[in-house]
Amino acid sequence: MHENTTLSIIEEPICDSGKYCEGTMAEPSGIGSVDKSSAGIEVQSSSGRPSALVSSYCLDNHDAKESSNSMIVGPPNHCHSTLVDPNFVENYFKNSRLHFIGTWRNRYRKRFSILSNGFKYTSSNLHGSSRRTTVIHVDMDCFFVSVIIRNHPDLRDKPVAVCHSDNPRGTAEISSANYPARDYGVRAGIFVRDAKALCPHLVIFPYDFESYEEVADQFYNILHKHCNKVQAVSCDEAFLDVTDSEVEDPQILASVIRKEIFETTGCTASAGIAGSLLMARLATRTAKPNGQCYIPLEKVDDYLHELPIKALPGIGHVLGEKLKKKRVQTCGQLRMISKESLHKDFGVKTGDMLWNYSRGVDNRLVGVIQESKSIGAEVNWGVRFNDLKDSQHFLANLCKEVSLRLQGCGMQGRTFTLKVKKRRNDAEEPVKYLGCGDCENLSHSMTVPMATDDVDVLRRVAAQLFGFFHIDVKDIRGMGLQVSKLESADTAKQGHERNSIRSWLTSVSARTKGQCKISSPDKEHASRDSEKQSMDGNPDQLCTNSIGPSVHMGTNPSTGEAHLNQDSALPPLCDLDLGVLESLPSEIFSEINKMYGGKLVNLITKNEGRSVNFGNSLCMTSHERVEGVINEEKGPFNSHLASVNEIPIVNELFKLEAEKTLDRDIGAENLLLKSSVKEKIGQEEQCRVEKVQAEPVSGAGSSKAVVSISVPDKIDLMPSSLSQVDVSVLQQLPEELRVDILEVLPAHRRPEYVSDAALGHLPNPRESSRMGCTENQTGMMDSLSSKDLWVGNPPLWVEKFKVSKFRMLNILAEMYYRSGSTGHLSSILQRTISEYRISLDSSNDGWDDAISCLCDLLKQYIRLKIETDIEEIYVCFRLLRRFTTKSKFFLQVFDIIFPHLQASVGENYGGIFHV
DNA sequence: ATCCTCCCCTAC
DNA sequence: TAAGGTAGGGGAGGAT
Ligand SMILES: Nc1ccn([C@H]2C[C@H](O)[C@@H](COP(=O)(O)OP(=O)(O)OP(=O)(O)O)O2)c(=O)n1
Ligand SMILES: [Mg+2]
Ligand SMILES: [Mg+2]
Repeated sequence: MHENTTLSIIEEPICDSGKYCEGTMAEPSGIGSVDKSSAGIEVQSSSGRPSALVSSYCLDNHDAKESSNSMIVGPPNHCHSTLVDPNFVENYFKNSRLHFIGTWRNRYRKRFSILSNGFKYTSSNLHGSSRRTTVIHVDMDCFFVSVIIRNHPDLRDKPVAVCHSDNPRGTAEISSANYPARDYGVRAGIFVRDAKALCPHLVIFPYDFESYEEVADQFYNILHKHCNKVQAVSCDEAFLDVTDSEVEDPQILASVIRKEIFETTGCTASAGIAGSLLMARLATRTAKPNGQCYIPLEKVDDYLHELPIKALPGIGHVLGEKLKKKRVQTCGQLRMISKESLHKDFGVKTGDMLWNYSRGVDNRLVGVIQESKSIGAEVNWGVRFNDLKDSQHFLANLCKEVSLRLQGCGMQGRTFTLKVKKRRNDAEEPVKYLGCGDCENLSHSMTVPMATDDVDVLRRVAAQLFGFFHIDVKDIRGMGLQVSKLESADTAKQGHERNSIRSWLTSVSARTKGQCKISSPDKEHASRDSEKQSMDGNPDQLCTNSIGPSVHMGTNPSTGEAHLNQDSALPPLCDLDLGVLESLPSEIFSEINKMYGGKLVNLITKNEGRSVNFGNSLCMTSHERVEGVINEEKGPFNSHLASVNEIPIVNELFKLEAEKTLDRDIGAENLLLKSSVKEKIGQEEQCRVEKVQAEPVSGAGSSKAVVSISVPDKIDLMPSSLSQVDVSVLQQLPEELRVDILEVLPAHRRPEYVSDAALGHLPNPRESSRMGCTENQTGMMDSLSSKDLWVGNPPLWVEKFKVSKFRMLNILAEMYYRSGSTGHLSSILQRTISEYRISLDSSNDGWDDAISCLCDLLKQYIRLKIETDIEEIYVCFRLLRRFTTKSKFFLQVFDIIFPHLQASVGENYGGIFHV
């Protein structure tokens, strides 16, 4: 296999079957003298040894001189475990090679993010171009070893490996072995003692992570220089899409790149060239070490036929064994199995992957690194606890680590997963020193409503999750914390500023800011059609999808069919944004519809369930909007427009409220939200509800009249600040109502921005009576601060804003709006709002009634949702807390959840407990 | 059909 | 002594 040392440019692609390799390039000065022919033979001959992985040496745990003593004292000595080092987590990660290669990707992201400008996915095939893609895969040879023996030319032909320990009886793992060492059977992952047994002269070097990082940077600098479509795989490995390269012959390009890598880094690399990621990677395997290999399309079948399936990327030990049991060892044999059968045995995706790969089919495209979907840290070595304190300490440090990583990536997350490795009942002390041995892997996860990267939050959540396990800490052999449902911290902040109730209440001095943001040029560009999108609070979808037939960078080999026919040039149906479609001018719509063979009409009518007027694009009301955008990536751009739509509603409500005081004859029906707010938004799509302060409320005869429809220039859509609205209207309110509002707004809690001067300060005669400020009556309440209600620190406004009824209505309205006018929460809110308004209308104090009504509804709702939708319940509770005192609130909460605490002590206990 | 949770598998 | 991490894909099974 490896008789490929000649380094001349030979363009002969593949020899006959069995020997496809080629080290075909101009000799990179100096090297190339590695004797590979003997290597190949050696590999064969040494493979008959007993497996090095199955250790039969039993003395190993007590080989140290003092071991007999330590054995008496307790468990085998753990002088490097978590029990000993209070900074274990930190120190551990400093020395872990797997941590190094595992976190490299994120470092690369930071360092090279600028370079990936412009290119997201490879574009070949997308425009019907019949040009075949060409992919080069480059991988450094025995990377860690190469880097270190650059300065030891004498060792180049000697067996060398990188490992923490040189102890011939140790269980440290080999990280990388050079090719002479591999001839002895030394591989990455085996214990040193086994490596030494296989090859007593094996030279061991310690790690030098800094140098690996340096060389990796040089490596990628070179790749980026020669190709603008680089897909990073790892610190020593990448794919290049060279379909459109200036260099005609990809083999020449590969050799140029390899030469430059060698000259720059002093380390050799190998390359595979083929028509797909799969074949290029396989070619690299053949080419190694220090060679390159081209597999043209017509040789793919032959190449694969005899190839052991274990060599396919994606087939590891488990799949390999499963297939072996079915007497499938080669790709040729794998091809004999029907797709249906593969689906049945391995699932659809995995089955497709097997089917495709065995035929050399791989339609993944070269693409940039994706945005990360999760961030986490785990430790499964050296983890030993004696008591709860130990584990808590460790967990706290783990949280710190994860928090720092989140912050390092500028990310925040909502879902937290705690993983625990639990020693199996029958498992003794692991063979590997301080290893985790044979473990059960357990995990619990929890989703909180607000994305966070805050250590304290993480610690609280993690502590909660830890409680779910009910595990004896002495059995714990490893722990990990993972965070998913990530949002960019910037976006999260923006969301905080513009999107949430919270922001809405805190956005005080946003007058100038608000207008600037809206008038940003890209928004103007997005124009009318995007405005509807903004109702979803997700205008970004428009951008994402309108880029064109964006194909997500494939890590999914099983989507193997597309890309060749015409459909492939179009985004899949499910990725289409219905909102956009419906907003299109009818001619364009029908044009696109034709491209999709008429399926669009079905799609839309199905989702809409109502007649749709494609012609004027004004057909969607907000509650009918379809959540039909499958691509729900948040992206950094969304939320700009979200608040545009909140504001009119708020104003609307506000006006209704104001009117009510002017015109007591307005019936309850008229005060319901449904007709006015939603329909207006739907029908008058590009029009807007004008800022309330621009419209003298006193001039309003009816709610219709208050709302002036203006030209659809959205630039000044946004009222500059809600507080302004409040104040200006408040000032025009009848004294009676203003007193009523201010009464429930204790002076010290009044929003700072509502200055007494502006409102004309009114004394607060019955400050505590209505809101019932009789807290702290039970000891239980004392132990719970308002902070406990929040996953993070309570937002400022919790402290400074004591809600008024009037505010409450606005909040309810916003909630209602947010709930999308569908589902149970929405109907609860709607009823609450209307009943509250009715009760106000009948001009007695309907407050308590409204509250108890809401509580009843909440109880029903919670019973309905408690198993599944903790977040919505969380929202309900927060809502509830807005307009009751602390003590009443807790009583209600207990009342609501106690039946559930008793009834379901199962998995969801944690969820509701957290709420 | 689609989502979610709790896993397992894979690659470097 | 040694530093068995990280992250994505995906499947099973349950809920909706
Ligand atoms: N089980 C493993 C696998 C890899 N690595 C590290 C050391 C390797 O040098 C580096 C790159 O991994 P490769 O799979 O590319 O292996 P090498 O580069 O060492 O050898 P090859 O020539 O086969 O690419 O990752 C490791 O520490 N442990
Ligand atoms: Mg390598
Ligand atoms: Mg590699």
